[in-house]
Amino acid sequence: MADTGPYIAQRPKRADGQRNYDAILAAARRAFEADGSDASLEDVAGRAGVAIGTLYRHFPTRAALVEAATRDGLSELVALAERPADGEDALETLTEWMGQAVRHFSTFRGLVGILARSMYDEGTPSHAMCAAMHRGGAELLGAAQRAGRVRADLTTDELFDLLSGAAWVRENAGPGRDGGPRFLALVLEGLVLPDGAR
Amino acid sequence: MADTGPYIAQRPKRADGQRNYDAILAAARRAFEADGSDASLEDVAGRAGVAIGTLYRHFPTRAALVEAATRDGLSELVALAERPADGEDALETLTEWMGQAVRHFSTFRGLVGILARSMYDEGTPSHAMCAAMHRGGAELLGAAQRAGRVRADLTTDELFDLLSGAAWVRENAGPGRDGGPRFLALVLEGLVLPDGAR
DNA sequence: TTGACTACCTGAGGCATCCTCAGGTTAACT
DNA sequence: AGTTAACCTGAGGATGCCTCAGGTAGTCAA
Repeated sequence: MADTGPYIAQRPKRADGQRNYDAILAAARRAFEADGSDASLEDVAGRAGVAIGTLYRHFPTRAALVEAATRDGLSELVALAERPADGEDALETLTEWMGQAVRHFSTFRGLVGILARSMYDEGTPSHAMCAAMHRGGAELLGAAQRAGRVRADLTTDELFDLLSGAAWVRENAGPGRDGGPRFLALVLEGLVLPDGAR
Repeated sequence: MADTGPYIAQRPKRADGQRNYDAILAAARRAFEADGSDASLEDVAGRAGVAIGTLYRHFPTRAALVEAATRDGLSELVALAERPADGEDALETLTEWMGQAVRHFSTFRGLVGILARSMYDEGTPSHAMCAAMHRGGAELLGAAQRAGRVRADLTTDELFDLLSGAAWVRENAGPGRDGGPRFLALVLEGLVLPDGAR
């Protein structure tokens, strides 16, 4: 799937530009994975076989590069929230989605922080995606609440706080440990209501 | 209370040295509070009225400076865990301590990350303090578990994961929001057992 | 009080990274 | 083939990290 740029595919312009765009993005993904969101952009440019100015031409900001590097994964997460599942399996759908969210939020070190900031700061490259995730999460949470399987007083903002916390723990888990899933399981046991309540 | 240096008061040496040490520490606290743990050390030195080399003389590493800047607060937290409270109010003691821990962990932006890394990485300036906190937390958790008020399968490591997550959320809460306390409350409701179980 | 001794301080400087911009290059279209 | 402008390059100013050679001054003993 050729990624053509932010929001609207309006940059099928010069072939060399597209090629460099793709190369930079691939290099950035590798660098972020290895060194976190504060990886050296000059290093990224070097690995992409491109001068530093070219990188800044395509991605005027580090945040823009992060946004582009995570767009596919996060939009996948948004799509996953779109299949509405009221009724019987609303809780299962929600919990499965939460697991996916935590995984995506901790794609590389530093991402959760960027997303958390983008969530409430419009004018950030990732804000649109965050807003979409917020809507999707609200949908799933509402369904599970209507089904009587999740405590009714839980806000969507609070849900994302929990997801962010879990993702951060996963990012920063000590060597050998993997705090994410267990964290989420513990949290969930405090949110879920017994099945009989319905 | 004059802070005389790491671990053992073995540096009541020259008066100017002590004076600069204190000035740097005060400036660092202010800078960390304002800009997070990655504040400019050259700026800190400037605000302390000292050359950059002097800062590095007293604190060879940014981590050492962070350790010194947080030592008082964290040792207070450790002391708070030392008063053993078995029996009736074990749960209350634990929850109160957890609230204090979250507050101290989020003294400034970036601290939780440093502490989380120090927890399992000996050779870090903050490791000793982290180990002490780990022991204290284990004590309080054990008491609450023996009193039958907290689920028995919760590890001390997991407790600290939850505390770290809450602290991170508090650090990164959106403007106006204060996710920490609510986060902790939600988590606790998943950990606590009904009183009747005793 | 004076004379070491040495802990202490200074700040230039090498290195990394960020980000900009003036000028050269070339893909694409006529 | 000629024209246009999108694209690329890389030098360079700014900031921050950290080190080190050389100068300064607190302290103590005589």
